[in-house]
Amino acid sequence: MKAKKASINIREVARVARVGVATVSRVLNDSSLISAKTQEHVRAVIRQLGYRPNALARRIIRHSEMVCFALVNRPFLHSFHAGILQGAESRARMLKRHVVFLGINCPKEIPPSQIVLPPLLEEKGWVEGVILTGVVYPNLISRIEALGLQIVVFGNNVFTDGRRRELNKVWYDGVEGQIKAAEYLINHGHRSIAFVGDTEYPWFREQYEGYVKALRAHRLRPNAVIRKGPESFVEYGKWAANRLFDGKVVPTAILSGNDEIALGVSRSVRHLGLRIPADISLVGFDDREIAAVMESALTTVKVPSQEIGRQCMELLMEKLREGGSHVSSRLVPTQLIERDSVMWLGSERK
Amino acid sequence: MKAKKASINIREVARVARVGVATVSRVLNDSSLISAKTQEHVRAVIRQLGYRPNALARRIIRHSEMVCFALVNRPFLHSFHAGILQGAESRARMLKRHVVFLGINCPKEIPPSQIVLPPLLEEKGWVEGVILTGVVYPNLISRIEALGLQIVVFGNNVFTDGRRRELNKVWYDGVEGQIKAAEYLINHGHRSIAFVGDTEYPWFREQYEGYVKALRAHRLRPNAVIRKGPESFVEYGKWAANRLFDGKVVPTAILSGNDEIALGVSRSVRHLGLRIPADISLVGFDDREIAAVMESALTTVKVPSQEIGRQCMELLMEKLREGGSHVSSRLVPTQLIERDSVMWLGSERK
DNA sequence: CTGAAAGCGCTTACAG
DNA sequence: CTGAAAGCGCTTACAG
Repeated sequence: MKAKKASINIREVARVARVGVATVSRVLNDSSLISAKTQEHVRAVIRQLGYRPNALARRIIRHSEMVCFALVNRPFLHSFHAGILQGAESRARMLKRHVVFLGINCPKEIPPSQIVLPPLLEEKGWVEGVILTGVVYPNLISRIEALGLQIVVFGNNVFTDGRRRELNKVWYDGVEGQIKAAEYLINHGHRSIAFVGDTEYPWFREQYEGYVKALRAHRLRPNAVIRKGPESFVEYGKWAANRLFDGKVVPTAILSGNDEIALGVSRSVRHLGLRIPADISLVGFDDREIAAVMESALTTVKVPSQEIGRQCMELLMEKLREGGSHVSSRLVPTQLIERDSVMWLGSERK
Repeated sequence: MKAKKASINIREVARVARVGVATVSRVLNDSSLISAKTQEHVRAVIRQLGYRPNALARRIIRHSEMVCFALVNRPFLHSFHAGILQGAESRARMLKRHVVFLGINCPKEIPPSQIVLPPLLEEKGWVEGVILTGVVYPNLISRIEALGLQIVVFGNNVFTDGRRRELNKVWYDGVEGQIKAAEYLINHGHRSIAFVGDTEYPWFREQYEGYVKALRAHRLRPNAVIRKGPESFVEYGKWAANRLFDGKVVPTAILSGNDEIALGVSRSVRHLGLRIPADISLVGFDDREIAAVMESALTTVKVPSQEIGRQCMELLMEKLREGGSHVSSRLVPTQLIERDSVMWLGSERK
């Protein structure tokens, strides 16, 4: 009487149910070519035996049903990327897929062939495709592509090296987002509008471009701090605001590359004895958690992180289905969230 | 000349290398019983063919090497749990494991047998064990246990129903953490210390317990707002602070159940024209991102989320190894982070 | 040290 | 609608 606890497999179920293993398999896979009666009977036996099919054995033959969500070159999973991850996972669940979370470090300079990938990607069969977020350089993309994996990137996180690669991407339009914010300020009567954000980062570069466009269109003079500054965004904001107030032209409103920078700006502003929005208006970007709870709740341009995650997963599934002959991209709209940090200065409204 | 692109498998490698498949397999698994020469030769062929072993086929026979990280009953992956996830993933990588991220919804009332789990858990072979975080009720734990999966919970996230279950858990001591914070205030000369946090939540209940203990030990009078209030933590903090200032005894310092509540408190405080820490001292809990960037940088009790994640993964691996005969728990220490929100009131120092 | 063969637990033509 | 058999791509005693 050995404790032959050994796992109950499909053969065992077939034996007890007095059917072939093929029949059991068909029940498992909801095959149409099976009689209701047998189906019911087999199901009963499965329940009785507490049989659980082995996921991996099945996946050798079918798809793995797994997708890798990679956070690249980022020491922390901050709320923005956490939102993307969660969006991806929720959509994956609807599509009967699973999400493996992976942190990858891969410096910019390493040539693709020398990149050592985690076994999850190196081995075949684990995942069907990869979603790339974080700080992604072309070398990593090349390396993963060589593995024959489908890739979808969060487009705004890709640092291109000039020649833009053709990629499946989900992205938001930072140019348009910042135009929207600038127009909003202009419509509120502001004429002296500054922008703050280190344009080394591609997302701030885009925003800066939108900012300049909007101001030029209204014949206003750009006045921006876009140089390299302190590492931390909050510190960058403080630093940049101080530079702005040291300058000749003091703005009535400041556009910030993200909400954390805006927080830093607000610190400096208050430190100078000024109030938001009474003395100076402030607009953020991203709509992170911090925006809604700032002292004067921050008006900001929302980038819907969960929606980006959902779209990434959908696009990846689409590419997997069609074999990925051509690339496509999906644009996720940004949205201006009006809160309390912008002052109405009268003047014309369009 | 068909595009027989079909995947190159181990048999193909063996054929080209003129060895048996067993030999190739041994090379793949770094077996010791193989000559250096054959090994090298086989490796060359593998490279030449671009062969990638199929992860799933291998895992039928060995372990799956996957672990599920579940966020239970939580609509958002906030930074705290994101920290746990990331800690778990980083340790998993060291231990050559992979982390599948899963969102689970499972209301408190459903009896275990009626809980419908995602296929990832329902099927056998996917994951070796599960890490449970979020808002976890006993019904879910029973259900997953019945599947024969090893479980490690983030202990502070488990809502017990009185009779405490025996669980593998990683936890921090909220009682001790809040004692530490209270003692700190007392050592700074504070005598009228309030606590704020809805004790419906187990973590706030523990903290409240510690708070009361510390004050009693010094013959001080507790003065707490622990009732149900607004849903949002920030709003709860505002609301609670207002109640405190409406009361007979106005405290000189306030302990908050978490940093967001502390933020709310600081809002109300300022709104009343008081300053932190000049007029009132404030201490938070958790040390979330917001703490460091608050107007007067928040002194708080740090709960190291990444470390919790790492410990969860380690404990799970340990249980998997030993077969999990008995349960164990790991305590992660909290740490008081001194910043600028507490005023020194003179008086005795121990 | 190496190879032929059995086996892991499943799915899927194929033939009824 | 159903079953026996071949096959998915690997690992691992077993026998040299």
